[in-house]
Amino acid sequence: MGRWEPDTRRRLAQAALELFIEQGYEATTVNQIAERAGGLTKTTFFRHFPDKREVLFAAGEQAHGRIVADAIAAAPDGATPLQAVAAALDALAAVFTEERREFSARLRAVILGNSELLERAALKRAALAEAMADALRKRDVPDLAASLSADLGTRAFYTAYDQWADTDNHEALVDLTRRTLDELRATLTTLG
Amino acid sequence: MGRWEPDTRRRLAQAALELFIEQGYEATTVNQIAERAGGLTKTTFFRHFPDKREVLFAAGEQAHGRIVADAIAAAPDGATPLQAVAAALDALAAVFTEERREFSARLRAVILGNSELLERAALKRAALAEAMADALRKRDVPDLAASLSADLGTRAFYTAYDQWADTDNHEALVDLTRRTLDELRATLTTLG
DNA sequence: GTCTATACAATGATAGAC
DNA sequence: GTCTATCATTGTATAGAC
Repeated sequence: MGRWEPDTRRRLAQAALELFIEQGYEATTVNQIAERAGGLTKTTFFRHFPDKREVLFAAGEQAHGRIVADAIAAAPDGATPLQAVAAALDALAAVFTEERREFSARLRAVILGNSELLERAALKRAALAEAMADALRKRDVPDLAASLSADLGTRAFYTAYDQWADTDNHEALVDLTRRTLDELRATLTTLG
Repeated sequence: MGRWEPDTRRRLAQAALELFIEQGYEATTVNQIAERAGGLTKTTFFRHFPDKREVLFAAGEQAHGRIVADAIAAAPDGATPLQAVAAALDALAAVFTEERREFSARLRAVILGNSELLERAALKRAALAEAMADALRKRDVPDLAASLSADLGTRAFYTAYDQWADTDNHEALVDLTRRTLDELRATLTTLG
């Protein structure tokens, strides 16, 4: 892995987001992205990203699955499933600092405007839930309880994320996710 | 809508599934599908299906979102959110009769073997949950409770569906979904 | 008015050179 | 690691056939 690979990757991701905002996702070709990233070609683009969509999701994003899995594994032995999930959401939300909010908002707007991107987003979301459920099962949480806790945590995270990225309040994502998770937990008893 | 349209559509869907099983999804071209469906060309294929993936999901499938939305709207006034969801799952599961089990199993195997198809499946699943949540909100169920009930119902349905399509027991899907939903409800109190 | 053929653009794979 | 070049396939647009 050469010294400049990360920079090329970053330039490609930035050029892509710019062009998607200016022209729309579909109207932008991979060649245009590569060109704007510094006279590159689509060959180079596809060396860094497996497909055109992934440039948006891999952008600032580490392996979110790893983050939640590690946090759940590191939760104290006596922690309940939802306490382990809460630790996972704390770790994940910590990635999205205030300085990334503007970027996240723009990214989200692009994704919401294109059905192909919504599809990829749905898969990422399912993968996040699956990572949480797997980590919980490794703590000997029964199958259904693990899946359900993971669904709850995923719902809490994205509900909070949408508010965080969409509004002008500056509340930290960590606080939003915690409050949302608490609200969801309270809601559990009202479902009948 | 011409008299023969449904038959062309059905032949295309059947040819597609056959070829995907024989050769794999990626190794099969749209032209091959059209050819096997009776000397057609890809133009005709794309008249019936918006893209190559959709031929698998639109196949036997009506609008599942409509089914669950109607069932939830038709639930009695006093029904709790989870009772309304239970009615939705009954209606949806009724579509999958025993004679469709073999077909569903083959379909599922093809989908599990390809990441593009998994992506589409994730979107369909999210759309189903969203349809349930929307229908619940129209019954004045609060936002978070509606989303959560829908997540629970979706989890119940797919957990049951996977068992139904994957095993040799002949239990009806309706019974499997009901039992799974009950188990999930019982699990709620164990999450901490 | 439904269906089909031809032409075309863009994604993504592959092979070879620097 | 990047570039050129070529290729197959998906998916669209347009115009025509039954």
